[in-house]
Amino acid sequence: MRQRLLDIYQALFDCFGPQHWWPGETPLEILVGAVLTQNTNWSNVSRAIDNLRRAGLLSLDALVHLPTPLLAEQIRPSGYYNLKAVRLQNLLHHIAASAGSVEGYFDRRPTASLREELLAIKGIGPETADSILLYAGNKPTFVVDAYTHRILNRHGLVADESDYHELQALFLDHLEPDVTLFNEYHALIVRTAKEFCRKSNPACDACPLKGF
DNA sequence: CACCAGGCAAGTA
DNA sequence: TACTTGCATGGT
Repeated sequence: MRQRLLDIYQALFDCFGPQHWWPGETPLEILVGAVLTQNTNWSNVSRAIDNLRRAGLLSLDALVHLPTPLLAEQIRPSGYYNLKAVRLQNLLHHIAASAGSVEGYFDRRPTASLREELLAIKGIGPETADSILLYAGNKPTFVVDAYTHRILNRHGLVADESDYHELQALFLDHLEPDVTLFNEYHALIVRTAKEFCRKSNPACDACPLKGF
């Protein structure tokens, strides 16, 4: 299985090259994007983040203290804006209360305990937590998403009903914990899924994984 | 017009 | 426990 996963990675990397994810300049922006992109395409998220930047609200302090309805208004293009305003502030309250800065939050603590804390926040599920740990905190965890499931399922590596933990374990159990590898691997999966493996494109004819 | 997009939590039986 | 529903904008 290890070799299988490495072969897939190699094929994707050969086809697309390094992706340099996550789109976000700072750790704070990555947290904001991680919440806003829940079940939403990135172009809508990007509009919402642009609104926050223009309004001068891209700081931990500003976002924590902004009244929730005003935050909702700013992030409107990302969809589910009332829900996401609450979720984002839940997350940022936790960060601000446990550390002085987003960067400081990740220091000197085991990844597993950080993950448990994040999962205890209302609105932070496994994918959002792992995105935060990997892309904002540089912790070696694997981010699973709908694309990961679709691609591995179509190639017969996992069952239809496989859950998040099972998919994640597939990568964590067979690959060495490497932040750069996990970062690029997830990014490459999203890249190829968007291009070749949408729901509307089940054939995957030109897919770099054809034959796997 | 219908369907989809880098989820998650709460409600129901 | 196993399913269903609400959340909502913008692109195809």
